[in-house]
This record gives sequence, structure tokens and C-alpha cells, in this order.
Amino acid sequence: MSENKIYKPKQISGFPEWLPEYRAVELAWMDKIRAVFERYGFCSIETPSVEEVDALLAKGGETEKEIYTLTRLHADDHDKDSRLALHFDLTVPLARYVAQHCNDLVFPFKRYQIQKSWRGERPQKGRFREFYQCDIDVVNVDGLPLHFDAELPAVMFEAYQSLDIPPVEMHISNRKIIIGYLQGLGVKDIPFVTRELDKIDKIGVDKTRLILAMHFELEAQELSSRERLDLAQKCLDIVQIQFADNGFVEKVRTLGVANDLLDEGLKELSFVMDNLKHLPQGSVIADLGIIRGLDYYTGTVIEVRFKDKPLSIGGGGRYDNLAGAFINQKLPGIGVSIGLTRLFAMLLDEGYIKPVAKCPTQILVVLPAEERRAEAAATAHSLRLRGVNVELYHSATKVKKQMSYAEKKGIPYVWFPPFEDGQPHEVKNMATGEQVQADPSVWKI
RNA sequence: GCGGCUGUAGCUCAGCGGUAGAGCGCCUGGUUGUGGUCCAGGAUGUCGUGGGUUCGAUCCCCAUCAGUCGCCCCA
Repeated sequence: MSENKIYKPKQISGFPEWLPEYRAVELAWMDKIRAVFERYGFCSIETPSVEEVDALLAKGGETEKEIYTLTRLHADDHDKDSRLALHFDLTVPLARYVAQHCNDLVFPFKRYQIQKSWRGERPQKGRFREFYQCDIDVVNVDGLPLHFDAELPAVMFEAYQSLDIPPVEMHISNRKIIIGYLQGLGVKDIPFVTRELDKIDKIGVDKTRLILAMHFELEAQELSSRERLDLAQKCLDIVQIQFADNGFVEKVRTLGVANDLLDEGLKELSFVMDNLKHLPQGSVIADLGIIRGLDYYTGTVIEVRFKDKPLSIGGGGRYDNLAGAFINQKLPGIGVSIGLTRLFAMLLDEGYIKPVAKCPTQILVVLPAEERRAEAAATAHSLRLRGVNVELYHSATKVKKQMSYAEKKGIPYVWFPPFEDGQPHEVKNMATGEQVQADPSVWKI
């Protein structure tokens, strides 16, 4: 860049940033979420933004994530940092962390983690390349009581409720149900079928039925085309079951599939639903169409949405063997995650989030004149001693301009030190316009 | 990685083959120590970038970059 050429600022797609009056709201949300997490005894950890690529891929399996790797600008061909990459979620770092500090952690290990993650996917509405996730997970050695499967959704629900947002719905299922059911039906390629069933909302029922039927044909199962369609229909039947109570069990029974894993899943989901009865009616739905793409979920799966909106704003589930790729020990866990950035951006876009003051300043101390600077500074200092957020205007410009500054930044009070010797201090409430005499050594908001 | 749409003042956008406008915002003033309203002035743009057609392009063509929506996948 030459000196008379400026770099034109531009926004980088998928990397959101907010103005101060909105960032303050986001921060407040994090505080509220954090408070709920801590109320249930979760402790905080922070892991590095980067992990080794091998660590990130250890659990990924077939689906390769869009991972951002690190390189130095001046790296040579043998750059060692290229083995590092930004984490794409907080679960894999947790697995590595738990495996690494296994001996120093107390189990069941309950931790929360509010950090950014990065994914190199094409950004679009509600999808970012850099975003905050608020995770809570419980990891244990050996078994993990099923009660956690109910507690975590409850904690997450309470966190959502602590925010000023439209009501959310938690859709809960158990992977054992769909897997067991498909096994019972004799379906061979279960990963493919579940992936298609997961997309049913987008693709539509009829199209999904055809895709499945076609797939069964390719699998060369000894079925007539009529039977293939019936089988596809059977697959569709289960994922369309939704109940606000345990009615789903009976409904599944009427489909007439017998399988041990299916029974286990039904039992677990019933247990979870029973233990979430204290939540508001209609906010928890046993939704057997919830499958979730992540490979490591093995039991309970959760997805959170606003009513009437398909986009997920949070989710999670149980994994029987979280850290298996890092340690020779079985560590089951369950975790849920609030998609803070997606949630926030969505509501911001809809104009639902109202901006707050552009700064935390509570009082602006006016600088009446250059000769009064020492006194104005002392006034500001005195007010700060009582925990008030005070800003001192550093230029002895027109009072009009100083007040306009306070107005624009949303500062609620303006303090006037004496303009001449012997005069009293005064403070003005910008909202009401009321102005009274005050003593900076005792005044409080 | 692939496809559709878009790219003009800080923001939202209008415009036209002959080198540009509105609204909002911003700055100044409406006198001597007081904001929000009102009034009067004012500043601002290599018209995304690079080529091409043309006497001449911001407007036409090509490329490129960026944004955006969708596919894939997912919070």
C-alpha cells in the first residue's frame, strides 16, 4: 500500500462483528448463560483456539470437516505449524482435554465452555465461519447416570429462558430408537438412511420416500418395487412421530417392529421425558425425527429451535465413548451446546434485539474550562470511588458539544463541576432533564 | 467445490453512453455555561478491480475479486 492509497475496509463474510450497543447485549447474554451453568455446578475451562489437525480428525471419521489450518506468512515448505488448526467445535477439544488431564480432574467432570469455533464452510443465512458456542458437558469414567440426560436439557432450557428471546422448543429423541428400528426392519445401510431421514424437512416426505426406495433397489435387496416403497414408508413412519409426552411409545409399538436396541431407546427416552415434566407444557417434544449428523452420538439427542422455524439454535446429545481416540479408557458423556452467534444474529436480523447504551458510562463529567481540569478530574475520581462508571470529557469545548456527546452515547447523567469558584456541583438526569445540586463525595445513582 | 443474484457517498439506495444524485448520518452556525426538536449552511465518492467496444463508459462486453442466496454439510 502506498501512502495515498488506503485499504478499503470491508466485512469478511462469515465473520460477524457488532456495534457496541449490540455487543453489550451479547455480553450480557453470555453472563446470563454462564450464571445458569454455574448454578448447576458446571466449572469453566478454556482450551486453545487451535488443536493439532490429527486431534481434530481423530473422531471425525468419514465426514471431513471444513477445517482452517494455520500457516505463518513467512513459512517455508517445512512449516511445522501447519499441523495446527482452529477447532470446529468444543467437544473434540474437551475430549482431548479430559484425556490429557484425566488424573487431575474430578469425575463426573462437569464443565462449561463459552468460546468461538471456526468452520471453513460457505457462509449463508444463519451460518458463520466464526461463531460462539456455549457448551456444557458431563464426562464420567465408566457409567454416566441417565439422570444427566434430563438435567442437561433442563439446564440448557433455563439458559435460553434467562435471555429475552421468543420461546424455544426442545426436540428430544434417542438414537437407539431409530437405529434399533431400522435394524429391526432389516435396513442395511443405516448411515445413509438416517442421513436422508434427517433431511426430510428440507426435501419433503414424498421425495425422501422415493430416494429411499431407489436406494433399497440399489442395495439389491430381494424386494418388489411395492415392498421397497413400503419399507421406505416404514422408515418415514417413525421419524414423523412427535409427542409432548410418553405417547410416542405406544405409537412406535403400533409400527410392529421388534428390536432390543429399540426397546432400550424407548425406555431411555421415556425416562428423560418423565424427568423433564417440570418444564413448561409444550416446550419439550419427543421428536423421533431428531437424528443429528454427528457420528459420535449414541443415545439421547437434543435439538433446540424457535417455534415454526426449522433452523437449529442449539443441540447436543450423549456419546458413549468421547475420548476413545485419545485414551484407552471408556469415558461416556453428554453435552449440549447453545449456538449463541446464530441465535443472536438471527434475532438481530429480525430487529428483535434492542440496542442498549453505546458505552457503560453512567456519568459524563463536563470540563467547564481548561483552568478547571484538575477539579473536574478530581470529581470524576471521587465518583469512581463509589463504583460509578465515569467518563471525563477531555476537551474544554462548548458545553453544548459535551452534552451532545453524552446524548449520542446514551450516558444517563451529566455532571457539572463548578464553572466558577464557590459555585456548587450540579448533576443532570438526561432522560428527565432534571438538574440538581450534588456533592461528588456522596452522590450515588 | 458448484449454481442464481448483487457491487454507486459512512449507511439505505436512485440514476444515465457524454466523467453523479436523494434520504439518513456527519460537521459548522443560530453569541455570552446545558443535549434531544427546529432552521440555515457545509464536507464526502479512483460509480468493486483489470481489460475490451466506443470520439467518449459508472452505464455495453469479458475477466477478476468481494458480498449475498441456495446446493453439500452443519451450531
